[in-house]
Amino acid sequence: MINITFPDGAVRQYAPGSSAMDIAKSISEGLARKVLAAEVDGEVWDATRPIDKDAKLKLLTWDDKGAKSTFWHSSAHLMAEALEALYPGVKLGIGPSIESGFYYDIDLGDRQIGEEDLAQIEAKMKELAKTGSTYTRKDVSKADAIQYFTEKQDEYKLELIDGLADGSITFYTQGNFTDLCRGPHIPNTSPIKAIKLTNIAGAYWRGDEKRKMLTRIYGITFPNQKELDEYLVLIEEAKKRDHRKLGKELELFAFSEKVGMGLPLWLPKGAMLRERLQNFLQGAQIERGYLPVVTPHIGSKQLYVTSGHWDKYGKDSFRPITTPQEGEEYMLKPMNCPHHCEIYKAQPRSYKDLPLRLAEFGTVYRYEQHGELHGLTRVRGFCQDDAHLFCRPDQVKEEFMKVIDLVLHVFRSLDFKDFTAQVSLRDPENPAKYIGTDENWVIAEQAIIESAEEKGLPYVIETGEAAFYGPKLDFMVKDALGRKWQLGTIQVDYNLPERFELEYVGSDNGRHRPVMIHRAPFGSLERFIAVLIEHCAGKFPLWLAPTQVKILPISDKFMEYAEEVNLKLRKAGIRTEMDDRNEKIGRKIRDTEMAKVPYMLVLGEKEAQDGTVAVRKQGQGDLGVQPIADVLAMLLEEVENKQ
RNA sequence: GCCAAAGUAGCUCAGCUGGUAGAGCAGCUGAUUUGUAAUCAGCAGGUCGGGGGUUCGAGUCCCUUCUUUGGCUCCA
Repeated sequence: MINITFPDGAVRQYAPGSSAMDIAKSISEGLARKVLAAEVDGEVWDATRPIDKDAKLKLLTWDDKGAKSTFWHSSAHLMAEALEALYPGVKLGIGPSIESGFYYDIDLGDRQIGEEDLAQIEAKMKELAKTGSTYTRKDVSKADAIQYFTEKQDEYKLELIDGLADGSITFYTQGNFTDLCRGPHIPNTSPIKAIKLTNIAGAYWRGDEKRKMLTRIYGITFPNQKELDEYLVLIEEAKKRDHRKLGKELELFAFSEKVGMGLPLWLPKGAMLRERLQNFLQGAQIERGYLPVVTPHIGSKQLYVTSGHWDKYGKDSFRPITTPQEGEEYMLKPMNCPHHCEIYKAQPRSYKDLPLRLAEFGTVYRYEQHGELHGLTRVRGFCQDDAHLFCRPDQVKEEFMKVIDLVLHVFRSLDFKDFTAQVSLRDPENPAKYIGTDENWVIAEQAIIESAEEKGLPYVIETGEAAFYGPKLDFMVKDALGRKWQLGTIQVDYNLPERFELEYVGSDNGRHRPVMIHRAPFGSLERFIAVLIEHCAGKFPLWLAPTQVKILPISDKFMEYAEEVNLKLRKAGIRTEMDDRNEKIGRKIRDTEMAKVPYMLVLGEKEAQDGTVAVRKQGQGDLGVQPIADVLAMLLEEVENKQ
């Protein structure tokens, strides 16, 4: 007998070779019907796979993450079966589950399919799912695996098998479909009841742009139609938060074909919002000993040859501009660091001057690939809330930790709770990608990991994601549709000080090289605001709202009083607008609600007589009549507390 | 850059197999003077993304180009 330990600590004995499904059945038939997979000693297994030795077991049902990914992975196989049935000869790449759903990469040869074909594939999937075919696992030798896919003429699978060790290869079969697959899978196809193929896209084989582009079909499935419907509603709701839609509706920013793609135009409301964020961070930075600097939008090409950026990114930059007479070459600045290095060099520096923290809201221009542009999150001209900290090697860690504190202060102030920290290290396999000495890389990577640890940041390590000049710590946030974007970033750089020959005089009267830390808590104002808009669905906190209060006179008889209230608020620094249209109050309220203005003050005969205002809060309705002074105090307090 | 799709009034969208471009909202004008999510009427508004072609005739069919969207690749 083997001992099976359940999550609650209970231990029960079963015959060796019992599967999780057998065990579930021994507990209750109802439970067994819901089991999709099992976690055996921390690893997700097929519920039907025999367990031979003592193990910890957790039965996974739809609500478990591991069950969902198994369910979706099995759905990918089901889709592949449908595709083979509909398009004989189709070749298959890979078909994993993803955060929400699954995809399969396929090569259709000369055939082309489009969105209109998805319904047919869905129908086929449903038909196949109903048969309730079991997913069966089979160990295969490498030779047999190669033979199977050679006969099937699927070069993609053969390439995958090529990278696998003999003895570790498994096939899974359901119905007429067999796939090279590590598993696990759900017991059979029947729980897959609701199916939606969401989109179709191209994807390079193995993510390599030099290789063939396959057709990727994305989909999502659920055990019942209701959950699918709910999911689709959720997606629709998320689309309403899209910053591109809200940016237009709330008159924050615009794009123009004539100005050029990826070059945002900030409308007055957006510009003021941006300015407030900038002032907020500026204030926090001044408190923390940062010094403002200003540098031009262009710099001579030589500056970037010195920095190494020309070599690395020259080909992928906007081309240099030249002076008409002398032919001198200048670049639109793609980053601010080289300019800041020259500011450092403008004066002799002592160890007593360090750390020197030079900050600039600097606009930079980068050539981003056409297809990569995306609203405000990926643009060609953007403003970095940049600063470069020049410090002694022994100050790196402390400065790094202070920056983490600043980033967290910014995130907290804007109620960003859902972020992940990502530590990007170099790829040890590919040292040629990076510049700088091995020793410095080790020191810098160590400093970052230690800082993250000591600050208690939950972080993930991404090997090979470092910048070419140094490792970094990025703060990643998701947009409304779940796409991940990098906002705040902190990067250690031992390289630029070297290239620019930056020095300071130490207490020993000798010359030493400072270390540089690049950092931007927002990342860029454009991207930050994009995420902020989606985060709050356009309902900005009072201190950021473009219009904080809208004054709504019931009719133009009360215009005089409305003007008086308006003036009072404005004098106190509240951003107001007045709706003096000849409209009914219901209409004015509706329009103001939809414009997401935080507060409305309704003014009529009663209010004019008593010197009061009827307060209405966006999304919350009528708050009742109050004296102006009270309302003003309430508003000012809310602004002060950044709520 | 690559794969796929879309582009009709300021916005949201209709326009069947080719036969002179349409609605709602927004805008303007007028009436209405209004009490917590849309008052009524009238007017104006478009080289149907740009260019080329097929046709007696193109928003509709074909080619090309630009932009946008969803992905892929890239991201100092």
